[in-house]
This record gives sequence, C-alpha cells and structure tokens, in this order.
Amino acid sequence: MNSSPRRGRRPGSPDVRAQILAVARDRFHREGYDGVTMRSLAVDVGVDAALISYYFGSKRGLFAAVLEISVHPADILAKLLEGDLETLPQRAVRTLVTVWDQPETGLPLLSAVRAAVADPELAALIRRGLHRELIDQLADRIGCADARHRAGTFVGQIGGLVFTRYVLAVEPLASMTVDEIVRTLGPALRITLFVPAVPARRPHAAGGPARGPAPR
Amino acid sequence: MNSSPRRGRRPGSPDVRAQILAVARDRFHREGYDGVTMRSLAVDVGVDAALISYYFGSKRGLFAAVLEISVHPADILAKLLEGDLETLPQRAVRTLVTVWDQPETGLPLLSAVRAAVADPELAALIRRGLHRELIDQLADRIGCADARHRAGTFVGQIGGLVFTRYVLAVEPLASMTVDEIVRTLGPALRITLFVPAVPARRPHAAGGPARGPAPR
DNA sequence: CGAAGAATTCATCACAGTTGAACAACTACG
DNA sequence: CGTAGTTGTTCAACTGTGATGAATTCTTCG
Repeated sequence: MNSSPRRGRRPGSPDVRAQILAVARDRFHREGYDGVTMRSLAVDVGVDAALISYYFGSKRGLFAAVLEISVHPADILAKLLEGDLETLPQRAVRTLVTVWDQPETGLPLLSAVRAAVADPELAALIRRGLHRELIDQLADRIGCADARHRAGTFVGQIGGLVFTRYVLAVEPLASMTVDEIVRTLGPALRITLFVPAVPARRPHAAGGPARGPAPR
Repeated sequence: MNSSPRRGRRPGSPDVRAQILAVARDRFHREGYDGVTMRSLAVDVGVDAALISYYFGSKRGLFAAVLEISVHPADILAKLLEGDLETLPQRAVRTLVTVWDQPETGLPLLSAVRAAVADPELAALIRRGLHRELIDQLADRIGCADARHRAGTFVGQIGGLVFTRYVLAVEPLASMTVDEIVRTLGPALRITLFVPAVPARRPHAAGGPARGPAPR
C-alpha cells in the first residue's frame, strides 16, 4: 500500500515504448490524428504524457513511427509490376481494393493518406514514393512515346478510386464489389495504358504528334 | 419612421463581419485550417478574437461561412450536364482543370477538399453534393443498366484527377497541360460512360483475363 | 433624455503539446 | 559494499489554442 505518490520509475514494467506504439497505432487509425491527445493516450497506456515525448520526440514523431510500422506499399507494387503487363489494370484494381478493404492494411493506409493531405511534408513523401515505385517503372514498361503521361494518368485513375471509395466514401463506389469495380474501371484503365491516342474525335490543332514540353 | 428591422448600433467602422470574412478567406486558403488561429486572425483584422466567435459561433462556423462564400460547384455541374452527352467527358475534364487551375476558384476548392478529408461532417456534405448534383443526374442521362456504376466510376476518375494533380501534386499529372490531360484521360472516360460492359470477359478469376482484344 | 440593444472588449477557463528539473531504479565499477 | 552514472518515469510549469460570460461602449428608438 503506498499512500505516497510513488514517484520514479516503475520497476518491472515490460517494454513501455512498444506498448505506447501499439496503443497509438490502434487509436490513430480509429480516431485520426487530431482525435488522439497525448494525455489521453498516456492515460490509456498508464503512463505520463511526457514519456511519449521522451521516446518519440513529439506527437508527429509518434505518428511517423506508427506509419513506419504500418505501411509498406513498395513490395506490393513491385509484385504488381512483375506480372504480365496486359493484365495489369485488372490486377492493379483487384489488389488495391483487396488491400484497402482489409482493415489491418486499409486503416493504416487511410490514416496515412489523411495525414498526407493535412501535412505537406508527408504529401511529398507519398508523392516521391508513388513516383519512384510506380510511375517511373510503369512508364518504362509500356515504353511508348507518351508513356509518362499514360502512367501518370493511370495512377490518377487508381488514386481516384482510393479517394472516392475510401476517403470520401462516395456512393455507389463505396459499396460496389471488387468485381463490379474491375468490370467498370478495368476497360478505362486498359485504354489509358495501351490504346494509341487517336485524335479522331477532335483534331484540336494537334500541331505535333503527341509532343509536349515534356523533355522525357 | 417605422419599425426598422435593424436596431441597435450600426457599425461605426465599415462592416466588420465582412472584413473578418474577407481576411479569413484569404488566410484559410493560403495557410489551411490549422495554420490560421483565431487570435492571429483577430490581430490581422484589428479586432478582439471573441468578436469572431460572436459573429460566427466558432472557428468551424467561420470556416463554413468562408466555404459557403467561396465554393459554388452546383451551377458549373449543371451547365456541364446540359450539353451534349457525347462530348461530356472532354468537356468535364476541360472545365474541371480550368476551374482548379485558376487560383480564385481553385484555392477555395482545394481548401474545401482538404477540410473534408480531415472532418467527417464536411466529407458527408461533399459526398451528398456529388451525389445529388452529379452522379444521380449523370446516371439518369446515360440510362443503361449499370448506369449508376458507370456514373460513379466516372466521378471516381475525375476525383482522382483532383486528388493526384491538385492535392498531392504528383508528377507528371501536376504539370501536364489541359490538352494533354484531355488527350490521355478523355478516351478512358468515354469508355467508362458509353462502351457496353464486357459481356464475354471472364467475370472474375484469379489471374484476371488473359489478354484479349479491346472491347469492341 | 433615457432605455434598449447590438457591437466590442476583457478576463478567464479548460485543454493542447512541449520542456526542464527532480527523482527512482538499475548498472558498472572501485 | 559503496558510489557514481545512465536510463526510465513523473511532476510542475510554460505557452498557445478555442471558447465563454461579464462588463463596457456606442447607436438608435421611443
């Protein structure tokens, strides 16, 4: 029985840093960055708030640590690009939806995207990642004249799925099944990647053959 | 005279409420919601911070008022839907990019989207707006069996353009010209709206469809 | 004029994240 | 065995946030 406040380090408590990280991960994904306060988190873990700063430097540092643990998109993307290019659109949509629909992988990704929208520094991180891991490699594989434009547009379409279905949850996208999405979005993606741009509909003063200021 | 509806003190200095609103609009668009504090804003306007709460109830109320003044997407969408359905994809992309590229209209929209990502209540607002003003009407006009799916997917791709080009600023999308975007994204959007859904493709299978000619 | 009521400010609250000092537990070394 | 050093942990305090209710000024009406 200790009527006195018992200051000082508690003996025998197991790895507190990992405990903080675990609880923080859970709550950040569930309640968002602003929804979690250092103090309430500290109470949850049974620890003083200053200890979190001690371990992670700041609230943002804690969030970054949580993201680092939770998100590894690179390997998924690499596996996607390995397969047959012809079927990539369908496989990409299917993989994306599968990963995002699963809470263990989807929630971390969602909170990462949310954070990136609020924080320019994190946005730059995602931007560079998308570029290095996806757009450049995709452009290399399709390799036609405006490959970069096509790859970028492809990523834009995929990103739109993420944005509308998961971030905004717009109907009917939010409740469509994987197959329905593949069926409606797949053909569009295939067009973007493969079908040669034919300005048959509107010539629109196409002075040159699909050249722009893009110096490759 | 008569029972004038506005009794009490009239603003000696010209309409302070409007002044607050103007400065707030500017700063919110430039620095984001969290970047603007009530106190600093009050200093900017030359007024006590409590006055802002007096007029707008809360910081969120102020932000909502700014959004209300800055964003009117409905009429643009209506005009889009009026025109020829055949050319809608191209016109939609062109209008969207034009509106978002112009700072006076683009910045408010961007800050609205940013806020919606952070705040579920605002997200619901945008969601309902998109639904009522765009998806439902678009589905009515194309009117085939899976019209809603098509309309949703269409909006998803358009939303992806917004997300990747303006929110995330992913290259090469961020620096493509309007014409380049129309050229690469237009055909995909046309497919999404008009080309009959793949009847003969494998509905779903592990590997996805093995090659095949583009849907004819 | 005087009362009413709107516009404005002041003082203060509760809560946020962060920080420096104090202290307790454990380790290493004499 | 003792003592100095390191690390984990807490406490108290600081600054800055948005919000609120009381007090004060100013304008207009009766």
